[in-house]
Amino acid sequence: MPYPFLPEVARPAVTVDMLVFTLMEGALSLLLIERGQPPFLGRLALPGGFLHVGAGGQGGESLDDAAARELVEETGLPRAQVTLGQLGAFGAPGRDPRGRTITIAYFALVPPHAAHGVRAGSDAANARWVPVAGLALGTLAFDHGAIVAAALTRLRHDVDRSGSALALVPEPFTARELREVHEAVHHRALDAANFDRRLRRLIEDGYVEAVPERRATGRRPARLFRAVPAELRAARTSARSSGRRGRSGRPA
Amino acid sequence: MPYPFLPEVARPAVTVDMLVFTLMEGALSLLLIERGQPPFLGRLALPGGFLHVGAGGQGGESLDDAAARELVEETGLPRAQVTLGQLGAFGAPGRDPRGRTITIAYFALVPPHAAHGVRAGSDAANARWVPVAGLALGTLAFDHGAIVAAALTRLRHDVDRSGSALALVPEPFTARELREVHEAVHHRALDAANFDRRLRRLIEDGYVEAVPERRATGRRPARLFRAVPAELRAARTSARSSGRRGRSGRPA
DNA sequence: ACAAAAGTGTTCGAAGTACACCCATGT
DNA sequence: ACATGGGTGTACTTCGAACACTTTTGT
Repeated sequence: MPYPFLPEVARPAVTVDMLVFTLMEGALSLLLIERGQPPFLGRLALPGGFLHVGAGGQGGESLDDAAARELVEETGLPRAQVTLGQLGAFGAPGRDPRGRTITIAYFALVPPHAAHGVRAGSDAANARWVPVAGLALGTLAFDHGAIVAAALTRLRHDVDRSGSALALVPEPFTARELREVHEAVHHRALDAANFDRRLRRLIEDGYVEAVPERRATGRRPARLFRAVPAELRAARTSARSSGRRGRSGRPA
Repeated sequence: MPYPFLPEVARPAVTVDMLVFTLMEGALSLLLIERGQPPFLGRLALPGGFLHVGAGGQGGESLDDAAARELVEETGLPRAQVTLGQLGAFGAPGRDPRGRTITIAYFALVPPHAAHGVRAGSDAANARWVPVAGLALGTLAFDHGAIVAAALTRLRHDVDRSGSALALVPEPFTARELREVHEAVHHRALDAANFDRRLRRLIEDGYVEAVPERRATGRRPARLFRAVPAELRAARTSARSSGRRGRSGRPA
């Protein structure tokens, strides 16, 4: 080997923990498992597992791949249906009484139609969806309460600024359904008329497109929409993102 | 020990890398070191080091503490003068040819008057400030180019949304100085008049307060301002954050 | 006096919020 | 026919951008 070896210092165990969010009956919900062994026996915890490190210090999986693998192991959901993102690293000494661990937390946004397909994974026999409203964060195992709190802050931000809400709706969706995602995440009602205008802006900006069909939903059928994949978005953005900002003309 | 031990799986080495930003002569600059050993001998790299893990798998330092320690070791700057925040974890296999490592990246914002006080640390004999404009990210060691790119995106966002710009100005500052921070981070000129209005809003919102003195700066002396510490902010926020949003009244 | 920088005012458009109201459809 | 939810319009507000303008100082 042409390089010096890495120094022989003590290493922490590294895990990946998953914050799997979905909407269950209109409520923002999180996938939690009930621990079957100590420590924190019987408490709710985030699903997760150890990062796979290749033998001999090489190879293994990336952090993103580890998160995707955990997702599949814990839920059986295909990666393509789920939006993944890194939340951050948590590594205070004492967070795991068994020894020094640091965890990389990932959030996963699961559209509701896919959420019903979760099957309990091998090491998550007691996985269940828990509504985050009324979840007592202090009762979670390890430091998972703090991690969930950070994830909720981030999720609320992302749903507003980026199009994360689109990862939590079924695939054609009505304006009402998308609005209900925002309402669930922020836990407050939004004005339907104003939200429709926001949706129109998403269409102008190329994040969403209308599909011609309508869906019969009780009374008047609702228009249907579909998220535009990021790959296609670049090609269509020209109309609005250029030549719209700035002043158009000013009288003397 | 009442608990089962942690499983005996291979562990990656865990490091903390620092993105130390400041303004040098009006240009957003990053503290980089020139590597003195292979791999990447002679290339520029982020300062950083191994996370300290206590003996016997317990104790040691938190991630935040590790970042603060690295900051002091590499720069000699007191923690109190520097704003620290976690950027995220990077851990692709192959990022370090010596073996599997993951790094937790932290950014540190150093006000310019403190930046001149950096002294080269023991293992960073070749530390230097490098302007980020014109920095060839591809030439950095390891995956540090990607980390810097992520940090710049984050920094630009934080300077706009949160008050991160205040961490990059000297301690009383003029409107011009704060504007120059924004201009350096975004690398484009901003309208002074509009920026002054933004500063007025920061004052109303309690993030900044005026100090009575003025500073002679060539021509007309400029007003001076000071950032309000977060602890004091809560007590004064009432005026604007309540009772200002929402409509005030509407004719029939 | 004059240049340079500090600082104010004005206008336009984008977008958030609150609410009135029309429209289309299944029962 | 009519209740229900889909969808549009309107008024008020905040905020960013562009830029003309006045004020204050050192030389």
